[in-house]
Amino acid sequence: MGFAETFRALSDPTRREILNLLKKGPLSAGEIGGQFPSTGATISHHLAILRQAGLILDQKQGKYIYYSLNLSVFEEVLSWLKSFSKEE
Amino acid sequence: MGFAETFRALSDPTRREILNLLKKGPLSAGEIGGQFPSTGATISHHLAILRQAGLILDQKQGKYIYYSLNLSVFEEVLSWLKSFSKEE
DNA sequence: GAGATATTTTGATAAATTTCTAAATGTTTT
DNA sequence: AAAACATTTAGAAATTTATCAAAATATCTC
Repeated sequence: MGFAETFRALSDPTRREILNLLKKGPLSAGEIGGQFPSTGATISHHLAILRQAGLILDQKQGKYIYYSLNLSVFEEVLSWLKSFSKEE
Repeated sequence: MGFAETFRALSDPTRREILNLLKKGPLSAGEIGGQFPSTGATISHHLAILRQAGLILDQKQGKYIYYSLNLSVFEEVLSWLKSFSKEE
């Protein structure tokens, strides 16, 4: 639960695309998986990595699990990066 | 030369610490290596990854190679992240 | 409760990463 | 030009990662 985990999660293109999809709002694992050629198991694995990195949240609703962005962690990464570019 | 390479570079704690050291100004490979327990070869490898990711620049000066931050790439990553947190 | 659906977990394999030691390259100094 | 210094490159071992197929778990529907 540090920057290592978060940056590693962000380093995969499929995972970044998942985050992009979630910009529009929460989606179930199946809805996310439907957008990619990979198997459901693979997408589930990517979701687990994003969740462990703190980038997404999950909420079970009956048969489905809905995933959404966890903006607070994005803010933390943003702060870290800002300390480089300009002052602050 | 994409976000994948850059985020993967940022995922290593030693590499993030190298970037922190370079905040204060350019340093030679040896000066950087002196701050870590790893061998010079290992640090050289980390520097190569940071360079390939676009996060640092290198300038040869005689016997030494000086490394410095490449702020423009930090800005690009910052922009990508900003598209998540707030407006725009 | 049986069957269908949604998702994760397990087990396996191939590819990538980290780190080291040793060797190579290039530059300075004597 | 030889020796010393700074750094990288090559080769190898241990670890981690991405992916799939198959099995497991949980929930819904009939």
